[in-house]
Amino acid sequence: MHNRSGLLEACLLILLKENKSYGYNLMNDLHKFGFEEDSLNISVIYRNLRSMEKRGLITSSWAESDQGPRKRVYEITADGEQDLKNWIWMLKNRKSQIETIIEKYENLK
Amino acid sequence: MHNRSGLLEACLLILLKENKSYGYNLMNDLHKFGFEEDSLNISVIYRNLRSMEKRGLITSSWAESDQGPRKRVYEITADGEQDLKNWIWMLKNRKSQIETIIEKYENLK
DNA sequence: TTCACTATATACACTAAGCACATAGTAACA
DNA sequence: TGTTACTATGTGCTTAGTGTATATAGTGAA
Repeated sequence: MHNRSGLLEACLLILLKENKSYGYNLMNDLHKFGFEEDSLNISVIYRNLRSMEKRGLITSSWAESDQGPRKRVYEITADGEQDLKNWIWMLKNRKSQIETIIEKYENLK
Repeated sequence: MHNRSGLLEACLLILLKENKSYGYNLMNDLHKFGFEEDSLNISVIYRNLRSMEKRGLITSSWAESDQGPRKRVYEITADGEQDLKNWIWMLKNRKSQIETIIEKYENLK
C-alpha cells in the first residue's frame, strides 16, 4: 500500500462527520485546517471523495441547488468513522515523529 | 512540483549534518526518528540520496570499507543546510496542522 | 562452497498529484 | 441577447515518488 499522508482524507472525514456536505463546499471548509489557499486543488478533492466512496468510507446522493447545478452530497459511513479513527492514531504518531525531528534539529544548531 | 512530506529528506539532512555517512548506515540511524522497522525501504533511501545530490544538497565520495564493498559517503552542503532549514519551517506548520486536526476530532467525539 | 551480512543500484508497475480542460446551471448586467 | 462571474462536478495527460523485485559484489564464518 502507498504511504499516503492521510491529512486530506482525515480532514474530509472530520468535516463529513460534522455535517453532510459536497465537494465545492468542503474545498472552502478545508481552510479551517490550515491548508494554504493555493495548496488545495479542487480536482484532488473530487477524486479523493470518489475514491473514498469506492472504498465505502462515504456515500453520496444528488441534491438540487438553489443557485447553480446539482450537488453530490456525501455522508460518512461506519467504515469511514473507523478509518478516521485509524488516521487520527497515525497522525498522533506522525506528530511525535515531527517533534523528534524538530528537537534533534534545534539541538544541532 | 509534488508535495512531498519532507520527513525523510529532513531526517537524512539532520543525520548528515551530525556526521558524514552512507546509505546503508543512514538506513539504520533513521529508526532514531521513529520510523517503524518495515516502513523504510532501502531503495527509497538510495534514490533520495542520489536525488538530493543531483539538487546539490549533499555531495558524495567513495570510501573503502573494512568489511564489505565500498561505501558512497555523503556530506551536507551549504544548500543542504538551507534546504533543511526550510523543511524544519514546513514541518512546524505541518505539526500545528496535525494538532488542529486532532483537536477538531477530539471535540467531535 | 555456501550462507549471512554489508553495500549500492536499477527495472517495472502502480498510485497520486498538478494542471488544463470540458461541461453545465444560475444570476447579474450591459 | 450575449457576456461575464460564480457555482458545481468531473476527466485526460503528464510527471513524481514509492514498493517490490532483482542484479551485482565484497567480506567473513561455518
